[in-house]
Amino acid sequence: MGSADPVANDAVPARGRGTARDRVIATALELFARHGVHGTSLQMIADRIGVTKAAVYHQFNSKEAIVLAAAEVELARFEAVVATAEAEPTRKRARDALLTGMVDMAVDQGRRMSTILSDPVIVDYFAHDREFHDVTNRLRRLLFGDDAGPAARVRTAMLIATISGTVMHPFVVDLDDEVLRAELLRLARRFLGLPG
Amino acid sequence: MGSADPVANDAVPARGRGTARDRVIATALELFARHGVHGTSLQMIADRIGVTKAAVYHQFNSKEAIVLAAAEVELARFEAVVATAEAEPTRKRARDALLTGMVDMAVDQGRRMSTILSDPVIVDYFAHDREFHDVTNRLRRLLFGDDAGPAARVRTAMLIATISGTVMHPFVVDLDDEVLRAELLRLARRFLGLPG
DNA sequence: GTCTATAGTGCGATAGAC
DNA sequence: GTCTATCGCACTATAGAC
Repeated sequence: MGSADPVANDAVPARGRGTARDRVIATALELFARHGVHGTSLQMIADRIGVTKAAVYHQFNSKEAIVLAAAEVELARFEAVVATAEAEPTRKRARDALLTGMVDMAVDQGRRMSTILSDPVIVDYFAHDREFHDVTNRLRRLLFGDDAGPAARVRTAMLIATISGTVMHPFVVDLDDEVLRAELLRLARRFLGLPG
Repeated sequence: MGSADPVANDAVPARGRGTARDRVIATALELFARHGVHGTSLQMIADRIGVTKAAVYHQFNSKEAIVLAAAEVELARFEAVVATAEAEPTRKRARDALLTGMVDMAVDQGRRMSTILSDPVIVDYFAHDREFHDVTNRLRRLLFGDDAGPAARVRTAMLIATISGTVMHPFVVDLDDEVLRAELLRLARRFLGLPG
């Protein structure tokens, strides 16, 4: 992957910290979430950072390179949550850490993670990405152990879809973050047949 | 709404039946699902039907008009499932019909419904659409009765997100439709605390 | 690292013939 | 209802000065 830690830059509103490269990625993620990948032009990214298109091209040779870098950042966030959960001593605590981490990520980032994960361009990229499948498989293993059958896979996909998809539903946009977080966590637990 | 029943045309592969207008909508839905709204050009729609852009413009004055018509078709499908469930005599059977209908719609249409429901353009449109909120509220009422609190709303959004989001996850694309359908239905029931 | 300027392409949309 | 032809515009991408 990249040179520095790709997870570090969090919701920096364009002009703030980080290298020029990080600023492009952070801004791109923001705009991809709001307008989709195809709906976001290099001009929009450049304008929001406050530079010209050519300056952006100095960091990335093409729009696709930006898309890939942005997708990798999202994947790294996802991987970090899974890795944290895997470090827990017991299986019960691991599952708890996993659910909490995923819900937090979804709620804190608002529609960002979710919309990007459902963008056709990103989905196509992830569908053939080995690392994405690896991370998803590690998540599956945390939840269902060595069971790699269809049922476990559907359930894994459902959990991801539920958590990331719920926060972007129009029906829920005016709710308080804490209410959303608590309810999401409660139902994710029930979903897995856990107490709570 | 439109002149004819917007739910009638189902997965017609472009050249088949229906009026010229219906062919445009069906083709647009297909392409919107695969490439997103912004990623779909009028040229792509015209090419797939086998006509020119100008012929498409004879049916719709703008691309936005096509997007709106396509969104209305999707909403009508959704509404039809809710209406069928509402016609059931008991609440238990209504909920059963609702879940079955939603799962069938998601699995049968593949990624179509799901991707369109998560497209930024369509989401923005639905977020301010009274009819969409009405249908979602009817769904909520079927599931949770008169409880219109935050918890019921989060759960309603979660159910929609779960069913429509799962089928488009890369982790699940190679599974048999029947396996996916059965597992989806089972977990949706557990999700609502129903037996099954 | 950032700028101006521009090439080349494809877009949405319109005019007018058949 | 479909066609050809075209306009004006925004886009990705490149070249070269500072």
